Amino acid sequence: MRNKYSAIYHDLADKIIHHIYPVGSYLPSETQLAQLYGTSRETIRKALSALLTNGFIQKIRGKGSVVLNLQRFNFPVSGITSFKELNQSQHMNSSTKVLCIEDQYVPLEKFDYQSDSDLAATYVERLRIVNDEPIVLDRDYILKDCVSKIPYEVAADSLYAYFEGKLGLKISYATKTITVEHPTKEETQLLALEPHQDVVVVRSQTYLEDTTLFQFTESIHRPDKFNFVDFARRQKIN
Amino acid sequence: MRNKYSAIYHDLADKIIHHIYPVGSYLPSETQLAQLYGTSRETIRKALSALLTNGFIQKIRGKGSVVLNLQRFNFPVSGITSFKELNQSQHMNSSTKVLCIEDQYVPLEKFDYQSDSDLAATYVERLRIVNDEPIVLDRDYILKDCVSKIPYEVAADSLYAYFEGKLGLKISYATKTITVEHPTKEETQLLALEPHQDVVVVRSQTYLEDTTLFQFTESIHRPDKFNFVDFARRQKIN
DNA sequence: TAGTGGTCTAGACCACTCT
DNA sequence: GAGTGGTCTAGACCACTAG
Repeated sequence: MRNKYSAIYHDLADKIIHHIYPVGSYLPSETQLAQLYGTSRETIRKALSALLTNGFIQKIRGKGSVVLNLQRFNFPVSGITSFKELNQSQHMNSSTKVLCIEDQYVPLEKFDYQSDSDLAATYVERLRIVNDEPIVLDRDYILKDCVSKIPYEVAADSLYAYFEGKLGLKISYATKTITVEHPTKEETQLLALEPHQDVVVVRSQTYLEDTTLFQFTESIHRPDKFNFVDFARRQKIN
Repeated sequence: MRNKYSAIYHDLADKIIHHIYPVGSYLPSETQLAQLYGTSRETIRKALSALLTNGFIQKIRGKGSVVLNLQRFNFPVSGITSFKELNQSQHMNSSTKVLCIEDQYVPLEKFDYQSDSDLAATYVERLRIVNDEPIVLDRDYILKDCVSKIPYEVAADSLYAYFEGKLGLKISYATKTITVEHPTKEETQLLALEPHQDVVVVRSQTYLEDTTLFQFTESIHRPDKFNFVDFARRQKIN
């Protein structure tokens, strides 16, 4: 909350969530907001820009900023979010079972990644359980160059909270692919799949703020439980 | 190209694509770029901000802007893009077969959409064929309120080009969900699926710049050909 | 015509990185 | 200490929407 514009962003987002600015209504104009918050118009515009990309509002030239009806998108599913964060924001009755922590090299061919040398990593395999049903099998490869050792308790809780909170790593961006594949026998058993049922595989590479490659992740989802929600803007930069 | 910052964005993006600014190198500093382009620093920052969100660069405080290695992401798969645009940017050997154009009401329950009244629409069903294989079955419901009639030739070419180019509609944002489902018999046949093979279903609702709901779309993908690629930034607004 | 958002400017101070 | 990006300001002009 140290920046003015992020403070304003949160204030406006709160007021939208609590319907102080109802869906379909217009926010005060940018000049009015600038007066309200005692700041310049460009700073207001930064806050509004963040609200725009997060789907809270739509700006209409000559008219104003309309509040959108997107309660469903209060949680950022399409971005980078950890299971723990998702769990908390959705109040799911879920748990995590750590199946394995050990040193392994990253299976580069799986991730279609070109590298001259092997990448040493800590391999963490975890099963996500929601309402007593196994839903997702997560396989993380955290590169030794960035994190040398991972305590068991951390894997059972949240890797991201540990990396960002304790280690001060700044996770910045990721590439992600979603495909449908035939499961291995192990996956079939762990996820309690029916025979010949396929799985949804989400593979991602995560990078730090300084562009260091940091982590490979493979998430195996039960197809009947998989649901990816996205909010996208059509940005044609003319 | 009328804005300064979008002109600068395109110039820089071109130079990155053609390796005039090679991967891993630093762009000139913001003040240098401001001098180079004869503009103010804030304008440069807008251009760099667009490069950032599109995955061209990573900004590092105190150091500069690094060029990223994301050739794969030159096309915006995670945003809103039409099949025609994708086809052109990827030079695929593909075609479209129009199966049906007729008036229908939107099947609201399919899209989990609440509405008091029925929504009249033009229903367009099209099969996308790549290398002689059926890959995707697209079902579009274009609301009559926005577009009253759709010529056959348009459906065979590109709906988006028609809406934006001819009709001047401004497509702005969309919500999207991805799930895995059992296909109907019709879908099994059209997509030449094996028995018991599931399909990937992408359902979206598209909105115009003035927040008018405009279109519902259902895309049925062959699971073995489905590949969703995404670039995401972790944005924690503190 | 008045009000709105979109763009742009020329400054300023700060926190950070590197040498 | 010099250079970098991050934030912020107080103006300005424009294109668009409305009554």
